[in-house]
Amino acid sequence: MISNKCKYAIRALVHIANNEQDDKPVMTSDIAHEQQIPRKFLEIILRELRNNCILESKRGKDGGFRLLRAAEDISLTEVMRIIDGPIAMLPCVSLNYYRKCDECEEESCEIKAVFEQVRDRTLDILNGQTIKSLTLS
Amino acid sequence: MISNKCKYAIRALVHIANNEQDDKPVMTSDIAHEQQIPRKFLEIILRELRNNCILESKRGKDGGFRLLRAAEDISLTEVMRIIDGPIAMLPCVSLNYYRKCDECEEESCEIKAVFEQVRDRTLDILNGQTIKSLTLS
DNA sequence: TATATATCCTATCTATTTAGTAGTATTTAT
DNA sequence: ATAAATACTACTAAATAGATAGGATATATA
Repeated sequence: MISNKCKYAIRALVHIANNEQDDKPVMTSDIAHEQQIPRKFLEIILRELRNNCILESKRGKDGGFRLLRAAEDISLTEVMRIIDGPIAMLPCVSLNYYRKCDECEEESCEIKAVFEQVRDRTLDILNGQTIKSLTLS
Repeated sequence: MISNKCKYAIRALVHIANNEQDDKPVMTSDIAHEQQIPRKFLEIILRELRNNCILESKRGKDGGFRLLRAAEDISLTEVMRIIDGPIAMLPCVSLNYYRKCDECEEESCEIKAVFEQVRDRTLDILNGQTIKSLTLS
């Protein structure tokens, strides 16, 4: 399962993408209100996306958030990895967060090959999706 | 990510399948020792598998656990669902544990279709795997 | 330059889940 | 009887999820 936090992040990014025509940054409170996301929690999420080069922010009056890159250059997997970490179902088959499994020997692991397949088919789908492809227009 | 508990469950079942030739039930302590799984934790897991019609148990001396069904009739998905719950990445696309998402309207949900695809491709792979297909022989 | 308004940052909180452990009751083969 | 196995109940510690509170800092504009 992906976390609520990650769903919030995706919805917020899609909202920003849908409202970026008029060059002005989008405010946290607007997103929070329209997408029904707790404002203070959303602040944390948007800051995290900014720290990871998905968004840029402008402080002070008339401030807010803008996409740092084009919506078609922000993949769903990138957002999911920033917010939730690994996408793979086993640490030892994760491409971006590889960790050795605590107790199993990888050479003799019965399930590794299966979950490598699951990872590959999952990424086939998710890598093709971007914030752009998730917007209405 | 699947939980350690679920990995333990799969390894334990494969171990039992690999040791069922001599009609005797397999003891928790043997599995725990050979698979490096904490014994008391493994007890809980095996009981859960028994309660869900994957294993049968025999109490008392010379007791232990046996597969209730043939190893080729126990799918990986069935075990994963018993131990970890849903396999899908969104509650609203889960086949066996459907729940409406808290805040998003399903009709206008941007990501639902994508995660339905992920679910289908994942199940294509996992449904084909059984305890039998994971054993050595 | 004062002020309103936005993000930024640190700290804290509660509930749930994960990963166990401890101890006792019950069953069964010998 | 007794040894040896599962069954059951209760508890614990650490991590994660899902936030909330309050003040610091930056900025547009009157």
